[in-house]
Amino acid sequence: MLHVLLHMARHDGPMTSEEIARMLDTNPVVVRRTMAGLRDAGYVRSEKGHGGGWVIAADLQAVTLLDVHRAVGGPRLFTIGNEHPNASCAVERVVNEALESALNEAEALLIARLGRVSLAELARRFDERCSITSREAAVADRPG
Amino acid sequence: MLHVLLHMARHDGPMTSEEIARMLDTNPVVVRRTMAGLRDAGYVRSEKGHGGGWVIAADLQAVTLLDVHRAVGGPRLFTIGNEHPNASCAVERVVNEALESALNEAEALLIARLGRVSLAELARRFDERCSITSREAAVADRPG
DNA sequence: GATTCACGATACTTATGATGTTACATGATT
DNA sequence: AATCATGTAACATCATAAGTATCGTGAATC
Repeated sequence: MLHVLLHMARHDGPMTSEEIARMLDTNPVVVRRTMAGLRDAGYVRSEKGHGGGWVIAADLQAVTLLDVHRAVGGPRLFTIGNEHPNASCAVERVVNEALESALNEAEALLIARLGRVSLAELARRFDERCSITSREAAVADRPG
Repeated sequence: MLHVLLHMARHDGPMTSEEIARMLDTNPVVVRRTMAGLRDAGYVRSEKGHGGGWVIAADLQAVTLLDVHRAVGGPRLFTIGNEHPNASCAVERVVNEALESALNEAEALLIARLGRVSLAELARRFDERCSITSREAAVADRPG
């Protein structure tokens, strides 16, 4: 989805679900399902009818990777976690506490990291890379 | 499984898959499947026949939560990750790099944390808690 | 204003993986 | 020999995600 958002930011005019689906090698309905979260969060807008489709609706500077992750409906970050949050077994409680502590710490770090990089930042990195690539291409093309 | 290992450490003699299954509210075959990883890693041993079952086969001090996690076959820690590791799309590559960087950092932290606490440490915490609990119980029982 | 286009939403199907189940073989103890 | 317990394979079930089909609604075009 991040992929899509950045493309949309560069795209002139709306992108249809079908275009996006082709891009992601999936189908339009799945795209709409996933984008619904972004729409509800106000990050994109969708227009019906001729010339309709999806457009960015927020300042790229203000939207972070964390925001996108949450909007897209992925509150869960880890594959492991307490299966029995308040177990009756004292042994299990000790285990749970140990795991929780480690997981919480890692989660906090990850959230901090994701919350620190905005879509605008990614777009900037992309531009930077492109300019470098094209400069290298120019050098390579230069007759020697 | 951590749960099981700690119980085993306290248990006198082998525990059968059936006992363990009851404990985890599952069935014996699933237990054997999962324990197989721990057996291959040398953390537990299994004996057949009468009086057989599972016993701890390693120094609790030497086995960490990370070891257990790996032995049990869970190399994957995060729910998110690069679906297209080397994408042809430059936009996607930028996105992937940003995510990878954040994920790697969080993973390193989590691994470090899990690798730092041994089963012996958990057992110690459990004992500590028990002694506190029983002391409180004794206080509560005291005739006033 | 009829047609076409695009999303919105629902229901249904398919695919995948984890888990549960059955069955049988093997080795160890009694 | 009988019993107990694991090892393994094959199969069934369940849950979730992904894909599909269909219809409704609003917007632009002719």
